[in-house]
Amino acid sequence: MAIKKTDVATGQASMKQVADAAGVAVSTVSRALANPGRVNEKTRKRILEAAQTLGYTPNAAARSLRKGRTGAIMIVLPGQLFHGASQVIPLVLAGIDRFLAAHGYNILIANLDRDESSEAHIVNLASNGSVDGAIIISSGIPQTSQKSLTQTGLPIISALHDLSHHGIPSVITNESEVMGKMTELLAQQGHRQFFYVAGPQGMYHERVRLDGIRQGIAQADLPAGSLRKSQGLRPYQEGFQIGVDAADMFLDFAQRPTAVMCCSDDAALSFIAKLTTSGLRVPEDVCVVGFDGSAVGAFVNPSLTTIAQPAEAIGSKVAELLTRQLDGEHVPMVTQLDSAIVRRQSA
Amino acid sequence: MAIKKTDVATGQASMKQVADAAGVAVSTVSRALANPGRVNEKTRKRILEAAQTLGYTPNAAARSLRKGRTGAIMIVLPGQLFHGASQVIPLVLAGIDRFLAAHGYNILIANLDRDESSEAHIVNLASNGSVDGAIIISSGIPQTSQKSLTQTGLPIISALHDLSHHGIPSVITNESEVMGKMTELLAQQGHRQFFYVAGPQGMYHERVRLDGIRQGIAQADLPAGSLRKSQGLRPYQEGFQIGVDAADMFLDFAQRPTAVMCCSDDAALSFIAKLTTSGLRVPEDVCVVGFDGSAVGAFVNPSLTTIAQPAEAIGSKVAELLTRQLDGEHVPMVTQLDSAIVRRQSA
DNA sequence: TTGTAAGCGTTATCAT
DNA sequence: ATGATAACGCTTACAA
Repeated sequence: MAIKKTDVATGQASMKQVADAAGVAVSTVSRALANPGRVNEKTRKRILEAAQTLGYTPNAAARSLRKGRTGAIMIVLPGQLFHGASQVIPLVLAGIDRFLAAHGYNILIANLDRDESSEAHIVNLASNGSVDGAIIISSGIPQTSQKSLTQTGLPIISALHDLSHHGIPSVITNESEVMGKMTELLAQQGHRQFFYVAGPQGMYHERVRLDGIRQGIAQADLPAGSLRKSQGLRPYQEGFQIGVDAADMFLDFAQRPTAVMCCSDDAALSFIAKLTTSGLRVPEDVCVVGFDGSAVGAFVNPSLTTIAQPAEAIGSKVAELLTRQLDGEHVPMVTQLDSAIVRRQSA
Repeated sequence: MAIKKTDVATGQASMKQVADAAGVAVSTVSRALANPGRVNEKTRKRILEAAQTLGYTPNAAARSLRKGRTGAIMIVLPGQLFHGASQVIPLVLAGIDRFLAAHGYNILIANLDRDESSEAHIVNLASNGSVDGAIIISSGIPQTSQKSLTQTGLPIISALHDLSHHGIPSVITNESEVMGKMTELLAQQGHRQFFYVAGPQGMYHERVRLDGIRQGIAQADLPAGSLRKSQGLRPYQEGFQIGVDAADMFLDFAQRPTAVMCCSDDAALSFIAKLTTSGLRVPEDVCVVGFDGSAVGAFVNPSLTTIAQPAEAIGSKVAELLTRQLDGEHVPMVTQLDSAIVRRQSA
């Protein structure tokens, strides 16, 4: 007995097979699926049935080869997804995911910093048609010796970092302003000496937040020397260690500041832990403020005063802008959302 | 002046353009790139140069249409990436990412529970050739009315949940055993009444962990009635609220247990916070144990005794098994890694 | 060693 | 309303 083609049909059914089963041409099947109106009701029904019984699913590769679009968005992450207790990146991701899922896009995760070749890999993904657009949650722009991500022509939006000077529309928060407000608030409470537990030196967030603190200090008519800061030798990922190191420095001061502001909740929590171990009381002896608004801050002792970033909103905003850009719309270069002071026990 | 084809060359250069530039046929270009040995050294050089100057990148859609593989792996997540301070899922993801990146795979994130259509979407991704394999970090298997993810024929590995009875090779931990050990340890410290702060009723982790606790209680020659538990009405994502609710229940007991074991560190932290607010001291009055091994547990007051899951190792193991399966190897149905007790101040 | 050509599964254009 | 057919960009026999 001869083996018929249909016998060999292994995995997925193709459009051709549906067409054969329904007794029509492939083009008719394609139309029936895409433009239901432009095909006879009866044949359409027949085709749909055939597709159903064959378990037909349109092949993604063929479709994107033909249409030039994939329906996938690449998310460029700065490194570890994991950030201690500070859930900013995961929350931004959640916001992105919610929006993009609702709009039929898939999410491709691309991680910077994993090794030397990862930047090349990201630029490659952008160039080879794997994705329709990119969201970048990182201060650095991936690049090879050949070209950078921005030169691929791929639509890109930045989350959390202002990359508008690179021509990338960015969704950021008013972190500088809020840091200033926080500083003024502490000054009003009588604090005169401040300590900033710094994140990695020179990074975007560090510049704008320090700016904010300095403005707040000026606003409160205090001398610039009222502010001291830790060294900023570690990346945000090592938040707990940042706090521990800074506490060591803090404890060595002859004249200790009474108000401490930290670059992250992780840093604040470990800073407090170290101070407590050394016999200092928070907030009685020292006030400590975190940054990020981690949920866990409400359940520690003392509970953590912090600055909450609208992380999930940033995510969905960024996703919204990207889809609008993909639809040919013009999007603003800078979109600013509001961070907010959350007052609890630690300050 | 007539417009030559090369003038119109818009975005990406194609293999055809490289071939033209190098004065060879496309097949030669393809070979030069794939089987460098099977082409003349001089032409190969010429082709590489042409590719270089044109900024050529092989089109992903065309390649996967032709080869039937995409190089992408789908990760099916149970819902929110965000889990309070318990970073198990992000860490598993980090492990997966590290391994897959090193092996040239891309990661496609698919989120369950986002709405009714998401399961269909996942099954669809599995059927339409978008991905070569899937890793599922969820107790539920996505399915449509038509078919389930397991019926797509796509290679799948499960992380954290034992789905071997569904024919899915699974990487899990010895959580049952460790819970038993923890219980015995507490009994040795003199505790006679236990309380389990439960996660969502009936879920895999709940069953195996409760089993472990009961075994431990039996092992310590204590009556089964020594164990009480909270109701388990909320998903793991609401860990903090789980702890708060359970604390309310706990505080109402006439005879309060002295040893409390929680389904997550989030639950433990909020449980402790609530008890502390009510004037109870941990560990003097009540011992509390968490689960997950969150980094933040070392920096809270009291620091948290917990059970650390080898989350990142689980991730890379799962990824390794999947790639081996993709390479046609046979993989074990169950792989067990060790969780470990981390003793700190709270118990 | 290189070129020709078929084909992967779609979609879109053009006839019919 | 439907069918033939030509792309989309690549890989891989097979032929030269």
